[in-house]
Amino acid sequence: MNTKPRKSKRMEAALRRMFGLMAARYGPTGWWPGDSAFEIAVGAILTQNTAWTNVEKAIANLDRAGLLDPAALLAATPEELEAAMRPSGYYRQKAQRVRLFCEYLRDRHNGVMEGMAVTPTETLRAELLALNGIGPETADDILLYACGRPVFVVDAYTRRILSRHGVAPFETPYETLRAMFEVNLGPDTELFREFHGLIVWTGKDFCRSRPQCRGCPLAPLLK
DNA sequence: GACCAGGCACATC
DNA sequence: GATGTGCATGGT
Repeated sequence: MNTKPRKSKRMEAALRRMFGLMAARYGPTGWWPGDSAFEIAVGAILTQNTAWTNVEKAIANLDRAGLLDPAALLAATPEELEAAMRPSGYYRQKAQRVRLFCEYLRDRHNGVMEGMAVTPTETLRAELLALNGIGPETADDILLYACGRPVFVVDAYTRRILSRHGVAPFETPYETLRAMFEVNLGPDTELFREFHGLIVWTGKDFCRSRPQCRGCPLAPLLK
């Protein structure tokens, strides 16, 4: 990865200032919600290109059906999975993707999320990325929030916020942005979790595709 | 009723 | 390598 950014005092200061401004507005977000590592991993797949409110409905359906467990989920029929996941959209794809993830857990990590603990982060990341339906953002959601690894999650809100405030162009490659945060701020799992949570919250309030910059906690960055 | 949402894989050029 | 398209529900 020769595009890996160097550590820079200037960039570190810019990122920490962003964090401070958002934290002062929102306080601790406690992101990601979920009662178990498995629930977080499932949520990471269900939220692909989908509003979180729709994901919540699907997760509630899975919970009611007793399917927030890898073995139980593998025992369910595709129709049961699709019915439960329907509110989150793309439900046929997502039912298949969640099932593939469970098969991977079963075959590679003893069928439980805790089984991943003995595998190095870079190995885990490569394994997740090799699964059909798990791309960089989903893999990093799982690594950071379900596995506690110090990996920074880059999403659409991250790109919008960075580009609108002149920190990095929107089209900067995923790995370059991820390394930019990790090199300058990390490794620090708790900071990465909270930083991404704050980006999501700020993004939802002020940085959707139609910008509503009035009142944005990051407005001072533009001065 | 149009537009949008925290992606990803695949086809085509 | 860049660009386009399908996937699908629910909120604004």
